[in-house]
Amino acid sequence: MPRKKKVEAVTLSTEDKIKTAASHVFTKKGYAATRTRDIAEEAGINLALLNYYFRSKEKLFEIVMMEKMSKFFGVVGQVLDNKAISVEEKTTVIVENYIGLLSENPDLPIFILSEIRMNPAQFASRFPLAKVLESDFMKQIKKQRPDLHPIQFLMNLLGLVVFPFIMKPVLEQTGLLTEKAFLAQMGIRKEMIPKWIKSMLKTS
Amino acid sequence: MPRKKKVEAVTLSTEDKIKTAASHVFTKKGYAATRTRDIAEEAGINLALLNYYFRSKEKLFEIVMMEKMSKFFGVVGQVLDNKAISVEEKTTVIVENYIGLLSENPDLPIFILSEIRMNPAQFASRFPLAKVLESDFMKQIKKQRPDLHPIQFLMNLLGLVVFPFIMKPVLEQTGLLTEKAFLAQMGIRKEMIPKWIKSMLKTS
DNA sequence: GTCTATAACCTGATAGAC
DNA sequence: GTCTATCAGGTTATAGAC
Repeated sequence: MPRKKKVEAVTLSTEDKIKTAASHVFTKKGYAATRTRDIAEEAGINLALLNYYFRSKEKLFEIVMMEKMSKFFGVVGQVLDNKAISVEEKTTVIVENYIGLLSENPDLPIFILSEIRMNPAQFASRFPLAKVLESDFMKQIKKQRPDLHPIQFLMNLLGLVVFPFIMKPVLEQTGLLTEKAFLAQMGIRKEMIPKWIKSMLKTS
Repeated sequence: MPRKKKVEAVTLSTEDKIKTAASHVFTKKGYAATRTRDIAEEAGINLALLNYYFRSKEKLFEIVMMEKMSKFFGVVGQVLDNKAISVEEKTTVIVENYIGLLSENPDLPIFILSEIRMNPAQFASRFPLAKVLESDFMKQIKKQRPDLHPIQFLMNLLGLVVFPFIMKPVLEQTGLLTEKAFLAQMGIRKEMIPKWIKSMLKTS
């Protein structure tokens, strides 16, 4: 089987240059505030080429969006239903995977979050939340804490992991934390959150 | 002193009609995606009147934004530096005030967070985060847990309180929780979060 | 495939009548 | 104060040369 493309750091195909630029600009400004001219400029190509490759701003956005969503949700899929491991172990893996992913893609949450309000219906249909709620992970939690709706703990977990990345721009702009310091704190959270979740599961 | 205006629920002044409509539309769509025509239509007035009263889209947005920010940050100001009460008591008040406020203004977090990325610098200058970090509340936490950066607990608190409201549209769209059920869960969180925070402060 | 030029459309803001 | 009509500028998308 011959490789279709060589991965070359230096010479990116025009299509990929556009996609990369689109990812940057859409993430930074959101769909509405982004002008196709911005993307073309950042990609170092002409505006017409964008439409040549992707037909329209909307189609290009769709593609970028899909990739971001896959990244965001792909990182936990296998873990949730692994019946061999305990709640604690699942939590540890989920937290590590998420903080790892978000540390390398810090603007992922803000991007996804912003697009929720643009089109909550469309977003909901792609967000496999029902699957999460039916997962072994949630069943284990429900067994451990039948007195509380399991969604409470899902909110806790996601809030503890994701919210810091939403605050990140504020923390850095106010000069309270440099990017490096922020990432260091996230490293600490990797260890602390599973412990915190465990203690919350025991709190009544 | 005579009252400048009577508060009449039925007959809202044109200016207030526009401001109310602007608040709705800006909150739902964000600044960039909002068209002044949308606001005018929702206010039931003409597009020209919007400029007559507020000069421009941007000035109108500024006003709406300021009011939202005051709401969002005003609710905790007095509590943070009240040296007479314990961490636990402060936490309880903050959680109650915030969940109360957000239950009545559920889209406040998404609105504010979405505008952070539009203009992080401007936002940071209005966000009194440094004051929060220097508050008695944070000092108490630092005393209790000198091994961890106090911002970790600020992230925890805000994440636990605010994040559910960010997830709200998804939860409702996927049919997992009705608006009523969501608010009921938030009522439960009012009681649980202070307990959870307390247990987290003890976890090492 | 890539460019320049331009069409077609949309949006914020204003002029001027009432 | 409120309206209709319109302007001025900017944005997406395409036509057509190379």
